[in-house]
Amino acid sequence: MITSTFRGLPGIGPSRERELWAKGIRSWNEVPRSGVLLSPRLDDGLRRGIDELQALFEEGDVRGLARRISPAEHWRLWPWALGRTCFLDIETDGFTDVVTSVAVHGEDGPRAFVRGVSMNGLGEMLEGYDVVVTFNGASFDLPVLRRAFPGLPIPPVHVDLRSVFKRLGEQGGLKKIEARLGLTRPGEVEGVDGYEAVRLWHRWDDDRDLGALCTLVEYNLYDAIQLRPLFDIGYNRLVEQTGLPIEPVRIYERGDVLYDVSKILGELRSRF
DNA sequence: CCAACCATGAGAGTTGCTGT
DNA sequence: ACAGCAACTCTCATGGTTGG
Repeated sequence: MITSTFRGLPGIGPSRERELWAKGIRSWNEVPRSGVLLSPRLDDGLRRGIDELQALFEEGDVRGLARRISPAEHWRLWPWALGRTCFLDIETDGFTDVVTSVAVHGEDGPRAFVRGVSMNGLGEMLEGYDVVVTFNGASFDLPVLRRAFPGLPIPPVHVDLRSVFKRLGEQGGLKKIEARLGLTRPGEVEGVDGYEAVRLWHRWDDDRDLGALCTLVEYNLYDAIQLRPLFDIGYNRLVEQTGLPIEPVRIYERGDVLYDVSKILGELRSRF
């Protein structure tokens, strides 16, 4: 949790942070107001720093807190910022910046935004979040979205699960990592990948193949939905690896959204 | 108080990898 | 094909500790 974070305060790196935890200081409010902890100078910067962090925390200022924490540690905002966090994945037509489908999964369930069908409302939905979680979004999804939709209110705090899992020693793409973690997908979208998504889009765009469009959207939705349990698992493992003195989170189960997905696909079909 | 040494942090440049 | 970033490595600066 974010309140156990001391790394990034003046003079505090990974090892001094661990030192604080080892001394029994597990969160900001456990820092004694007086007495020598690390050294007079470091303690001074530490006490000043946590006063500011604590104030932002109490205001629920996710953005302000993120600005004060190194981006590599933004994962620690989980699960405190759960209600302010969305999971996002996009599909494109291949090698250009044409975005064919965007799936966003947030507190109110998943939604799909389809090119030429239902792209309106993406900005309004994203505006409701402070944190966006992706897989490789730093290199792909977010830059493409920025170019395709200038001015789109993409949440300012970004957690890229690709780097989370790389840090945990898990190489490979999203599908490979899902398989290793035992996360499965329903049969109709199993085996679909980004390249297949390109072909599905053309079957719809060129031949009005509605089944292909539905498969594409369903695939896109599951990409976004799976990011949630993936983040839970990655978070728990990072907590363990870094020795953060906090409890693991419960792994999200997608049972609750199965109905949402079939409802979205039903609405999509009913438009044609 | 000082000098020497050590651990840590910060910055710069390089490499490897994944998305559709 | 290629953007973009973290990890890695290297170097330099900072600050703490130790022993006198």
